[in-house]
Amino acid sequence: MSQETRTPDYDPATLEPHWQQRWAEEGLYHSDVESARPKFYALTMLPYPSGDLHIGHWYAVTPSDARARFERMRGANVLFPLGFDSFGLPAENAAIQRNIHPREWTTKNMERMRGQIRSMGTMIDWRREIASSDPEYYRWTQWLFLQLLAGGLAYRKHAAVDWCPSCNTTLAREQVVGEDRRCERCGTLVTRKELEQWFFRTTRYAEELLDFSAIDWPERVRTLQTNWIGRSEGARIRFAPAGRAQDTEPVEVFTTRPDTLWGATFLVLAPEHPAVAALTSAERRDEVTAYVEGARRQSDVQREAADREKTGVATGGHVVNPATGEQIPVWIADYVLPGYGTGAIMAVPAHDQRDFEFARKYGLEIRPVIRPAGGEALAAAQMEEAYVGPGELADSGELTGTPTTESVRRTGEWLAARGTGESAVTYRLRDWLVSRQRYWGAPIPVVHCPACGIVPVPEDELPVRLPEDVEWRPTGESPLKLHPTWRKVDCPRCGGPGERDTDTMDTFVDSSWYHLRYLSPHYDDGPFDPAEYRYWMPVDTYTGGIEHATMHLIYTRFFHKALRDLGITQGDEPMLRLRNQGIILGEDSEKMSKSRGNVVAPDALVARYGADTVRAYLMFFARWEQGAPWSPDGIEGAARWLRRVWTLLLEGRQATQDSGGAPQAGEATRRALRRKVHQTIAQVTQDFERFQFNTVISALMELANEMSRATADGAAGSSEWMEAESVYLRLLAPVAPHLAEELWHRLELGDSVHRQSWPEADPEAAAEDEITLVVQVNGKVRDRLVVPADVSREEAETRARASEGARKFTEGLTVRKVVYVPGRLVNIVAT
RNA sequence: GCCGGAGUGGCGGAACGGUAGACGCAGGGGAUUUAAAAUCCCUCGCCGAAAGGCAUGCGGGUUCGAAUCCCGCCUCCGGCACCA
Repeated sequence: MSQETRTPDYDPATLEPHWQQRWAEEGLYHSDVESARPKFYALTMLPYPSGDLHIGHWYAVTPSDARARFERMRGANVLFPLGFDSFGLPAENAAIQRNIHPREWTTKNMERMRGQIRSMGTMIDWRREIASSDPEYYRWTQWLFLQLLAGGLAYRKHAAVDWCPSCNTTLAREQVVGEDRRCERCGTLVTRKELEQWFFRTTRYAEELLDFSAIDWPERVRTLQTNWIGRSEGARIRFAPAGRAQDTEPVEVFTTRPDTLWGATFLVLAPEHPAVAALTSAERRDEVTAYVEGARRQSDVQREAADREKTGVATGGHVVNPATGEQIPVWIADYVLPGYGTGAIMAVPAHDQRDFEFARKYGLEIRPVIRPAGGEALAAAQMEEAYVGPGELADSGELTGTPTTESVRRTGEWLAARGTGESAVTYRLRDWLVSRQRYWGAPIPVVHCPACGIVPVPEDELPVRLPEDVEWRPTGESPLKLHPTWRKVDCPRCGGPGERDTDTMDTFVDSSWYHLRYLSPHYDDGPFDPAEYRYWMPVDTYTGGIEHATMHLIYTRFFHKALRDLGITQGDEPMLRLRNQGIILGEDSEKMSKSRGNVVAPDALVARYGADTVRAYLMFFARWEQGAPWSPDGIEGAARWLRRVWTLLLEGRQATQDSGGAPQAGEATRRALRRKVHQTIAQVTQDFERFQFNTVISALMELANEMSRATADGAAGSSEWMEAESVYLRLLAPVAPHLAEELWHRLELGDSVHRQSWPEADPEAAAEDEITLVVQVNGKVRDRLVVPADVSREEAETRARASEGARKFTEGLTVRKVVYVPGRLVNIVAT
C-alpha cells in the first residue's frame, strides 16, 4: 500500500483551549466605543452563581453568542458582556448549611462558573464583567435607590405584606405564585405580616408599561405583562352616608359597570375598609367586630378561594344611591378585597354573579336594570343567575333605553355632570415591595433618626457596606439588626444618634440596571459613563428565559422609565428586541433536577464532543424559543457533521493542491456548487436575523452535503471550490468558532476568521437555471417537468397540458381555466 | 372561568397561500474491517402488487390550490383568577 497523506483527526480537546487562549491574548473580543462603526448591544440575562453550570445556561448563552458573532461579522461593533447576579438567598441558604460565609460561597461559585463559561468559546468581553455583590456595584444600586427616594418613587409604608416563613423575609407580590400562594423561590406557603416596608412606585408607570409600541417583544411576554398589570376601565362613584353617619366622608366605589347604578341595592366594604367603624351602628358593633377579626385571622388562601360560599354581615349603616336617591344598606364581606380598586363596591345583584349569590343568601333586593337584547324584561324572582349580557338600560331614570354599547360612557357623563363620580381606570399592578429581611443583599442606604426621620446616607459615604462579621442565620429579623454595632450611626443631618436601615434590597433591584453597569464597570463618578451610554444604549437584542416575564422584565422597564424621569437615562425603553429561549427538559421530559437525577452536565459533553459540537447541537436540536426534552443520541449527528466538515475541507485542500488549479469537474457541477453556496448565504443570514438557529444549522449541513458531492465530481481546485471553502468557514464561525478558526488557519486563508466580514449572497449566482415545473390538475400534482427557469408562460402551459400526467387526468374533461405560477406550477382546472 | 401559545412521520423538526415531511436522530439493508468503533452507500409517512389513494388534532368554509387564511370544536402547555 502506498503511503497516503493522512488527514489529521479533528481533536477539539486540544484546538479549543488553544484558540480560547489565543483570542484572549489578542483581545479579539474587546469592544470599545468606536464612533465610526455602528454599535450593537447584544445582552443575555446574567446568571445566578449557583455553583454548577447547567445545560440550560449553555442553551441561553451559546446561541445568543452565535447571534452576537453574526452581527459582529456583519460589520457592527458588538458588545456582548456577562456578569453575575451574585446577591440573593441561595448563597445565604447554602452558607447556613455549610457554615461558610455567603461571600466565600459566591466567590467560589463565580470562579468555577467563569471557567465553565470560558469553555463555551464565547465572544464575551470579560473586561466588563460585573458582580452585583461587589461593593463597587452595589454602591450604585444604593445610589439609584436614593435617586428614586429623592424623586418620590421610593417610599415607606406600613402594610400587610407577603411573608415567606421559610426564607424568613418579605416577598414582592410577583414572587408569590400559584393558586395556593407559594414562595416563588422555595415553594413554602406564604403568610401575611404587618410591617413597615420600602416600596417603589411601579403603579405610577402602569399605563406606560402597557405600551409596547416602541419595542419588538414576543406576543407571549406582552400578554403576560398586560394581564399582570390588569387595566380595568370604569368609574368611581361616591355614595353619601345617610342617617347618623351623614356627616362623614362619602364612600367611594370603583366599578366597571357604572351603567348598572340604578340596580345597586346595597354597598359592600372590605372588612379592612376605614369607613367600617363610622358606618357601623351600635347594635351591630359586636357582630361586625367579630367578622373583621375573623377575616384578619384567615389566610389569604382561604379568603381568596373563589369557590367558597360568600359570607358577610350588615353594618346597620346606610348610604344614598346617587341615581335613585334611595337609602341602601352597607354590608361588609371578605369577598371584597382591600387592595383592589377602592376596597368598596356597589352591589348590583341582578347583573353581577357574586353580588347575586350574596343577595340571595342574605335576602337582599335584586333589581334588574338591563333589558336583555331582543328579550323580555327580567323579573327578579325568576332569575337563577345574574344577567351580564347585552341589552338596554331599564328603570334607569333618564338613561332608560340606552343600549349597553354606550351605556357605560353615558353614565360616566351623567355622573360627572352631577359631581358624584367620574370615569376612572384601575390596575391590578401593585407597587413593588423591595425590602428584604436578609443579609446577602445591598443594604438600604438610609438612616432612621428620632429627630429628623428618614435621612438618606450622603452620596460620598456610599457604599453602605455589608459587615462581614455577622450572624447571617435568618431569624425573621434582618441579620443586620442583630449586629452589635453596625446599625448605630450618627444622623447625617443633625449628628444625633441614629440607626441604619437594617433591611437589604430585593435582588431584582440589582438586576434592573446591570445592563448599564456593563457599559463602564469601574466608573467612579456615576452608575455608568454617559459617553458609553450614549454610544451603546439601548440594548439591541435581549435574550433569556420567559420565566421573568412578570418580574425582571417588568422591573427593568419600570426602572428605566423611572431613571429617565429622574434625568439619569434617556429613551423610553431599555431593550428593543427580546427573544426567549425555551427550557431543556430531562430525557424523561421532566424538569431537570438533582433529585430526579436527570440533569445533563455540559462539562461531560464538552469533554466528549468539544464545545463546538455542543453549541451546534443546542442550536439545532429544537426550536430555540420552544426548547425540548434532552436527547442524548441527537448530539452524535452534530458531532458527525463537524467531523465531516473537517475532513471535507482538509481533503478538499489536498485535492486542490493535487489538481494544480485544473479542476476535473465540468462547468455544470461548478455552477451548481456556486448556486448552493449563495443560496446558503441568503438562508443562513435570514435565519440568524430571525433567531431561527435550527435552520441555520440545517442549511450549513446541506451545503456540506453539496460540497461533498462536488469534490467527488472533481470540483476541488476550481475558483468555485475556493469560494465555497471561504464562505463555509465564515458562515460556520458564529456556530463553531474554534473549528472554523482552526480550518481557516490550516487552509491559510488569512488572519482570524472572526475578523472576516460576513459573506454576501449574489442573487444572480443563487438563481436556478432549471426548475421543476409542477403540473396540477384541479389542484392535485399529476406530473413534474424540468424546464428552463426563464420559461415563458405560453411555453409552460403548452408543455404542462401536453404532459403525460395532465393528459391522463384531463381526458374527457373540458379545461375551464389554467393557473400559472411562474417558477412553480401550472394548475389545469377541468370539469 | 378569562387571556396567551402550541398540535405535521417512531422522535426533534422544515415548508413567501403553490411539489408536505428539508436537515438530523432512531430504524432497515449493504460496503469496508479478523472483529468492533469510526467512515461510506442505499432505504425509510400510511394503505396498495401496481395504477393510484389517504395523510399536517377534529368538523365546516374561502380559494384554481390550505399545514398556512376564516368560523366552530377537541387536547396539551403557560399565565391570571371573588379584580368589582
